[in-house]
Amino acid sequence: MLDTRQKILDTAERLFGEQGYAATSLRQIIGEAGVNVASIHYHFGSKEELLDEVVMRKAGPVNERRLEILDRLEASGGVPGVEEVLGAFFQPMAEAAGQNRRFVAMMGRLISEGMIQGIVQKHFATVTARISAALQRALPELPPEEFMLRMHFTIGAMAHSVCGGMDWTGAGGGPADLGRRIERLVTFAAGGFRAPATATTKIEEK
Amino acid sequence: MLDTRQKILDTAERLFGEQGYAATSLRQIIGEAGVNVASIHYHFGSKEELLDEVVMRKAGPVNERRLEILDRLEASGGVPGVEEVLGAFFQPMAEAAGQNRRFVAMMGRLISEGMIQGIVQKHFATVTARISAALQRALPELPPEEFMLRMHFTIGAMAHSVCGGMDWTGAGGGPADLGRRIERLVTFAAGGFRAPATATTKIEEK
DNA sequence: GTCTATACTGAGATAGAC
DNA sequence: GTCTATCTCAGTATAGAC
Repeated sequence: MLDTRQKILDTAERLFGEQGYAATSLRQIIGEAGVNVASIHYHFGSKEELLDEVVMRKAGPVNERRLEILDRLEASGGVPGVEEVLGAFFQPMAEAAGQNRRFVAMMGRLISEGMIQGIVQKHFATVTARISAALQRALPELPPEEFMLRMHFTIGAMAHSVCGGMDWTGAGGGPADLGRRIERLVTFAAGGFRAPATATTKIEEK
Repeated sequence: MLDTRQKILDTAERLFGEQGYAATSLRQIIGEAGVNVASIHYHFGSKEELLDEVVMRKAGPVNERRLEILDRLEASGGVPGVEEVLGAFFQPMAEAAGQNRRFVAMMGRLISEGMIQGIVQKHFATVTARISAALQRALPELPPEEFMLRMHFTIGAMAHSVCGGMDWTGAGGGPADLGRRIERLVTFAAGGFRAPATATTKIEEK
């Protein structure tokens, strides 16, 4: 059946999002999808290649949307602001979260698990390059090294808040407002990017 | 030998930091430590309990140092600023990173892997409560819900930047300047915490 | 009290029958 | 294309040697 592939992809997406990649066994996937053990290896080759397909099936449209928004921002003349550029990156994720929570949660989990390096380098290259360039134009005074560091912080904040992450405060926002959380992240990250770069504070003494 | 325990703990700390918790097998640990398979279960009970001991052995002093700095800040009169409170949390980590990179890298990895929830709730409760309270005093205008969200972002940024994380820009700072990266995180997070809370920007149209 | 040998279950992967 | 059987290696449990 052609359904087999789809059933595997759908089930894997759900389980990876709920439990993470490492914690989800192929046997659980095939069990809930109602297919045979070997069919995953027949259709995808390995657990990691299955992950690759699961990610790509949904990430493609999100990345296209990101480029679209960036195009529009840059076409409208002038240099897009920090919030606008960050929004071009995160807003499509928030929209995707509205339609399909599971996928966004899965992406956050996977980034946290470090299971995505290869996939990202393969398919996200265009988007990340465009976003980085636009952000640096919006923040011309920020040294490139500091810029990259802050980009790193931002991705970490996203990955951690989008998946369950550790419930630091014991109260953290419920799963319902995932899209809203991503919007708030834009505000937070923009504030972080605007912080003065040179102030390497000595905190020790008051 | 009493050495067995120590050898297991040291080897586990190193391997968990280098490869992550899930990717490190007990058989690899016992192999490199030169002890028997069952000795881990004899001394620790399970892989997860071994992790718990590895973390606690080093996190205890770091947490004490955090409370010490907080005490000093609050004793010196006046309300400590955002950078000072964040510094009280992150500076001891940076110091620990200077003495023992592996431990800090391991903590970041574990938070990212979501392997630490239980451990944190057990042993970090005092520190997290104190830090949260101090930060909210420094930011009286920030709604508690927004505050918690931003705390979440900050932890994510830390976890992601402290371990290898995903190399977003293709250049990200090398492992050598771990302590410095943590210092920069204070600046970034402080900027994020100070961002206006209400501005839920609509990014869509310009 | 410590450590060793060994066995059990379940994981991902593969070869080959149908 | 699909399924069965099987391989290797993981984490875990236990019986017993020193």
